[in-house]
Amino acid sequence: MKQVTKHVIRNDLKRLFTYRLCLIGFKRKGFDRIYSYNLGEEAGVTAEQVRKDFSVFKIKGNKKSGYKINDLLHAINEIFKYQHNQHVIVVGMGNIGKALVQYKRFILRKMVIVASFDIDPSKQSKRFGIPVMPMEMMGEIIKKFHVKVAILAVPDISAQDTANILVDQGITGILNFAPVILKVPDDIIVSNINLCDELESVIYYTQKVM
Amino acid sequence: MKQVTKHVIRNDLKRLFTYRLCLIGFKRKGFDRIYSYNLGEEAGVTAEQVRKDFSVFKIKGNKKSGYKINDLLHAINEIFKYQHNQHVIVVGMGNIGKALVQYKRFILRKMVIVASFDIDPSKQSKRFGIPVMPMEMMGEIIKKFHVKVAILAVPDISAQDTANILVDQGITGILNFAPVILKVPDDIIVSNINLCDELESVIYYTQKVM
DNA sequence: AATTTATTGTGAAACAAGTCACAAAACATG
DNA sequence: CATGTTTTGTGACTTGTTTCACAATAAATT
Repeated sequence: MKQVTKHVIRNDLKRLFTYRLCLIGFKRKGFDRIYSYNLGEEAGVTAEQVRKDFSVFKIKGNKKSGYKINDLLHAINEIFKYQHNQHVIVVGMGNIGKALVQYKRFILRKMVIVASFDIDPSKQSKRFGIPVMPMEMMGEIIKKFHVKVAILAVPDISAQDTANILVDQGITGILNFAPVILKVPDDIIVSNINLCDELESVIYYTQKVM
Repeated sequence: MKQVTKHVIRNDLKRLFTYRLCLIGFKRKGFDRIYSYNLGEEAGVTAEQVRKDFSVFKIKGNKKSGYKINDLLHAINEIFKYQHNQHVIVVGMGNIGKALVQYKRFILRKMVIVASFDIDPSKQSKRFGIPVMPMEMMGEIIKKFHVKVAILAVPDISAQDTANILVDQGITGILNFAPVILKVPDDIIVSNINLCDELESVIYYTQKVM
């Protein structure tokens, strides 16, 4: 039943996020329209890649005068719109968990952390804008706020057990910060962020390539 | 001169990290030897993929009796060994920066954060095991500790400026948490972690695929 | 209104990554 | 020690992704 779900975020989707970032930058600088090669240069990909990506997502430009930035932003936001005001919980209030519940940017992107959880009662007394609750209350909160996605920031040793609980309580997507390959049912989305791996990769490349 | 450096971590290298994680798990469970299909299953890839990856990195097993876990771990660590006890700095002591300087796992992986920096003098008075210094002292510290890699956790508005300073001071690798596509010279490694994108991706997939 | 120019949109070609299939090797067994 | 079994290592094949090349077309120019 339990299986490794290797969830690799599609590259074109990732690039879509990058395009959005660049477009916001262009808009801030006062631009109104943009060509595929401008955006490509800014995003670090070829102009053809930009056009292909837009083509995949059915985003149309205007031959000769390129794309309207507002249209692009609107189209990209449309792709993600149904997920606005999604409720998210954070499990594990260590260093990473605490930083995430205080991270302002989620709100700007309409993602709302409604509660956090920790086994340590001393942490439960504290608040960081949102309440820190005992693990036992998770089911209740998940049901009450229709939470589908959880951020998992517990120690690696308890990551799998906690993931099992999350799945049992109805969570279908996990953003996992624990350095563990979680075993979850096939239909559960898991995305891993391993900070050590990321840092070590950068160090690797600074010493190797070039 | 300044160019977008799109640094995409090679997939096989990323898998190598995953294998290491799994191998440590197997070892903990008392295993001594392992077959490509065990490791593949655990890591969420095919057995052939495992063997191909090892073949690329010149890691040899034993026909019929598979791989010795210790040999594998040793071989993988060997690939990254020259970067042990690398000194790293953190720039920007907001939520993310604070979490990272307190993140224990870096030490376990022999990556040492030697100092952090912030423009805000009120933060400079504090300490989190390591000193929080004014930006002006960056050059001195980078030289003193031969720092090559920096974690950039400043607000997006000052990310590019800060990156420019880092590069000027001799940094060659940046782990960037600011939601900005940094423009740096070709030979500088940049790896981006965009927490909003990651969370939004998970939400996207929980609602779309399946 | 015809001509030139610049840019998109997309099939075809090239390239990269992953899977398959099987020979070679190591160990087990009779 | 020959035979059978299992697993690695890798060349061939397949699948997926990116780049190329160019027709279609919108705007600018004459």
